[in-house]
Amino acid sequence: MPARIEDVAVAAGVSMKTVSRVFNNEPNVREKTRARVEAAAKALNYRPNPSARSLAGNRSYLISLVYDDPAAASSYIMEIIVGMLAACENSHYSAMLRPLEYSSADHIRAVEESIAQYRPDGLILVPPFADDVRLLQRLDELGVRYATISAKAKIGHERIGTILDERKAAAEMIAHAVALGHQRIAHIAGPMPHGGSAWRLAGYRDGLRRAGIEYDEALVVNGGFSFEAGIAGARQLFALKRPPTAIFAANDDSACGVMHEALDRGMSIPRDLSVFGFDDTPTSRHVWPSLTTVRQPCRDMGRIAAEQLLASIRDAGAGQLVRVPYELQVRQSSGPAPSKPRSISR
Amino acid sequence: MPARIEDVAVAAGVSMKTVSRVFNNEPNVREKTRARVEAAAKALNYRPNPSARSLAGNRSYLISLVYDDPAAASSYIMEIIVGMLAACENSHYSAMLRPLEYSSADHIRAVEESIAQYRPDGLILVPPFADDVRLLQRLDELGVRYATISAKAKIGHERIGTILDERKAAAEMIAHAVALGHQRIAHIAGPMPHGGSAWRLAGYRDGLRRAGIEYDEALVVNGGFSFEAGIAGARQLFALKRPPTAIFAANDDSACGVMHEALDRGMSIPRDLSVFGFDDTPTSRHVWPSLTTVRQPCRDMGRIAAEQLLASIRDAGAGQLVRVPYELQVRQSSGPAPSKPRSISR
DNA sequence: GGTTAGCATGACAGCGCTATCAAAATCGTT
DNA sequence: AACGATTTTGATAGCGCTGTCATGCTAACC
Repeated sequence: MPARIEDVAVAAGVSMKTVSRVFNNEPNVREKTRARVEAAAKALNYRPNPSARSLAGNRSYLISLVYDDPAAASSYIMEIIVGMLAACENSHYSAMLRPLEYSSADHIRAVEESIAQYRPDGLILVPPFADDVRLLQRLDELGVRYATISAKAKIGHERIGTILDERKAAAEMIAHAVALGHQRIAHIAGPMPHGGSAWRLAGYRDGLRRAGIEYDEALVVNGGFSFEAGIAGARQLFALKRPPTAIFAANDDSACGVMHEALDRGMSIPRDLSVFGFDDTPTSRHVWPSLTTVRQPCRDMGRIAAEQLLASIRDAGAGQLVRVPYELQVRQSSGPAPSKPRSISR
Repeated sequence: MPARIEDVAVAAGVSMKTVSRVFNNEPNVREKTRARVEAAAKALNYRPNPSARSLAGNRSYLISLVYDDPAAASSYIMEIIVGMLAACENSHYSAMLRPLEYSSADHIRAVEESIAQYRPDGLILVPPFADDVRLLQRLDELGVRYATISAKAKIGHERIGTILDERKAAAEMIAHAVALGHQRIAHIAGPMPHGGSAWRLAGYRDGLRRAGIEYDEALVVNGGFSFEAGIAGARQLFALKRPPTAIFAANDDSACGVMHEALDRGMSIPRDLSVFGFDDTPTSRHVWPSLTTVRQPCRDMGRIAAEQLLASIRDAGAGQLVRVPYELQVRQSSGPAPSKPRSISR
């Protein structure tokens, strides 16, 4: 049977409350007393019982990560989780994963349900949940603290979480393509409930505008964030009378789809086609040719979002929106535009 | 303030204990009473408080997944997590992730520490933790329940968890290569603390033996489970006087490294070289050419391991070792052996 | 020395639930 | 109808901690 707070109190010759103070880093404990308590706790190998702590303190010491279920196994989420776990580790908090179906009609109810059941002290929301204004309003009503990652939507108050200038990053990517001589640059857009998709599309248009290239509707296809969406988008673009020499896909998975389709058709990358992604997943380095993409520091984003959330739980008013840096990763999939247009076989 | 068990008891005109019985599916509650309690609970939107439940019941309703930290973001782990979450969902249990450093000298202590702190009702161990006999012994001593996934090591009692015949799968993969005409088949082995590495190597040798091909030490290189290990292994093999026409890598990540290196050298896959992996990660489908590999049903493995663990928590004596099926996924990276040996450029 | 403020500590109730055991209700049997 | 066996229900005491509030102690000031 593990030691209880009372055992430590007796061993240290103080009251339970004093032990509690020491373990919660409360002020007004004499240094000598603190040392005595810590020694006693160590000798007894004491660890506070989380359930008792939660029950008495009326907090769960738990934060939930809410994300879309179909993305449950994506490396984006995985990295965020790793960062979040790191932040929790340092604060004696636990992380709980809540993959929920965003596409379900009552996803707001599902979030509420999850809160009612597990009573987390706060939530971390990633797109598309982070962009759902109705959900955020409901959370505000319920007085539930939350941090968002890469949320686009405006809300009535200061946000907490992380943000990355995806629009600027996308524009920079296009500038890179233009610098390589590309003029016909296509975009495979992401799903629109994700704020990121709109940003990346906007950045794509910014990039074209700055380069003086006219926006051509035919070069923008609706895709999605999946490998299959990339394949479908590529097929659509390759079927054009004047196909693009470069394709900027909304994320790495769909960019991989584009590459796969191009290579299957016997095209050479980047000789015949340059491909650009977004996210910098591990896969983007593992594919051949390795993918030119925008690095998002997902692990840091998870960690920072959790840190800010925990700060705001500790002290309402604390916690901010932290801007994280992106980084262009130029790899093998981008190269000079082909000098003469090339007809695509089959 | 959420409703408490007493509120429900009053509303239903029964005692708290009866409400408790209903919510814990205990027997000996009249059907009519049960219905009345359920109606009252629903009307009050009652959800039992997990902390109170844990404290009073002396269980945490928590299971931990223990895995190696550097693998924290691998799709293997991610899929296992998804399966584990699904099993927990159905049992009112929570899942906790414990990425720990296996390479650290006191990793056993780290596991103990984690148990002392969070008091999970059980653990799920994946390799290399699942293969660490000293760790398992310690857990047995402590009376901690655990399930293992793909563990090789023998222990003194019946195991609980999942197992997959990796040896047979590897042998089958080699048989596939041989059927394609390959005679010089290399293997890039995984890290040896992972039982799986030894199995896959053994299966490789089985496969050769059955095909009447002599085992050639030069064709087996020590690698690891990483992309980089695959690249290093490929370089080593390509430097041989008589390089292999097929490479079986210990997992998909290293197989991707092999392909990357081969393609970088201008080789054509599968014309010049066939490549085989193991795991069937999403990446294996996304690379080009897509990778021939062995599918492990990771999601099911996570789910089943959790289910068996929960069964054994509920009822010591329950819970078994479940054999899960593998499946050869023949894709684009494997093809007929080149008719004449081809010298490797560069 | 006496007074006061502020720091340090402790006594105790209670968080919301389950376990224990006793009591009541019901059933089957004679 | 009476009895015992069995099922169903309830009263109550904690589980191990923190919050509240009271009290003891120290130091600083006049």
